[in-house]
Amino acid sequence: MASRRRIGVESSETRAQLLDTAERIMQEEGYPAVTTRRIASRMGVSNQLVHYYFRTMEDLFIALMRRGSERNLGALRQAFASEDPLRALWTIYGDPNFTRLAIEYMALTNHRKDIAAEASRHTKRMRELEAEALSRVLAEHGIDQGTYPAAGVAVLLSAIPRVMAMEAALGISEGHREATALVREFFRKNRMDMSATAPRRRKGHRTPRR
Amino acid sequence: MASRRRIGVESSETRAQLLDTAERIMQEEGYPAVTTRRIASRMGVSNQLVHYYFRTMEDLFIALMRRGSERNLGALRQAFASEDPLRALWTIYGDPNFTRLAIEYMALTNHRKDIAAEASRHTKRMRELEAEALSRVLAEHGIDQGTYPAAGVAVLLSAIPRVMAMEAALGISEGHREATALVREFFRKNRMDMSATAPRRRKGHRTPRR
DNA sequence: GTCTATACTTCGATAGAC
DNA sequence: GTCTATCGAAGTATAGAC
Repeated sequence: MASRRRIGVESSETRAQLLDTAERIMQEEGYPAVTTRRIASRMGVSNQLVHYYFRTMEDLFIALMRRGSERNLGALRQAFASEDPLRALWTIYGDPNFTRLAIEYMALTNHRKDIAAEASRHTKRMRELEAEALSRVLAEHGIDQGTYPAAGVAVLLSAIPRVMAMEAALGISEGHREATALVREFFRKNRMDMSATAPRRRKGHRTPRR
Repeated sequence: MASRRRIGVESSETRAQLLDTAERIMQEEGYPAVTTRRIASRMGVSNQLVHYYFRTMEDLFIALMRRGSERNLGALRQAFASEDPLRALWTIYGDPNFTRLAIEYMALTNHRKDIAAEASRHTKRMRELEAEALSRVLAEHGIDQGTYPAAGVAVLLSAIPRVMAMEAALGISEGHREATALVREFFRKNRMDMSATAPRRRKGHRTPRR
């Protein structure tokens, strides 16, 4: 277990490409399709090269998660720095690609303890960041955080678009417009703008018929 | 593709057991662990027997989903027949086992078209049932369904507990209590009881520390 | 750094005996 | 209905050459 000869450096460009490829496969075909052979064949290298950079597939998945986590946190920070944090949060969690990957990670997490630990850490950090930023927004609007605790609002604001994105991936959109309107109304009542969450007709994404 | 000799009848007891076993494996180890060999070994039969009842693994997964769908719909109907439909809905979607299986199906769905179609049908039926029942509840309380459309409320009431259950599986519970309180408050304001959603301390399930 | 060779495992699926 | 025998494909991983 402690053996093994050489291992590629983390700064390697090839290593980064292997992770890029793995992530794309994960997104397009699901995590079980992320195999040494498939990664390698997409990149046009030998499958054994994967093992030069990652001892085991588990190492690869962990590295992939860590990288993704950092990127997500970065996106979140950027979103919160924008002028409409509520909308930004909503948009991130409602992104189909984000959600698709999230589902894969959750499934992966369902039965791999070590990966679950990594996911747990990441989710906690996300929630902290969200709560902190929301707390600021709520304060700015003079909202009583005894009634509307930032952490609670953060849960709602991530849960709702996330599930809708999941369903949208199935071509389901029943009640989505109404749910979005309810949330918007909720914020409107409290004089918080969130207008842009309404129509939900963004380019590029499948618009389930109609 | 159209070939193959014999196939076991659907009413077979063995067939049902194969599905039971497959479902347990799916829940405990994830859908990629659902293989002919593993199912068979758990049941103490030969792996080839699986192929007697299911031509391909895909057939097995579809059969598994169909059976699960029917059961879910049954549970939903029963919940709505109870005296507190809102709470029942909340409880179903907040169930850790339900959610764990749901994640596996979503992941499965992420990259298998035929299975996605099945999942789509099922989700639509669930949403319809929910909207119908909620519409009744809202009407009973004299709630204006122009402001609170049943379909929209159904989305919220399934999304929130579902995501919290997902996070709970990771040992995350930050903001959950607060989010639940917000939802409860929302209904309280509209004179709809939902008191039992509060503490969220049910036996048997892992209570993430504290 | 990347490749070839290679060992070992597990999987889906079929054919055919009992 | 269930089993044994059997194939071929694909997976992880190691050793060692270039």
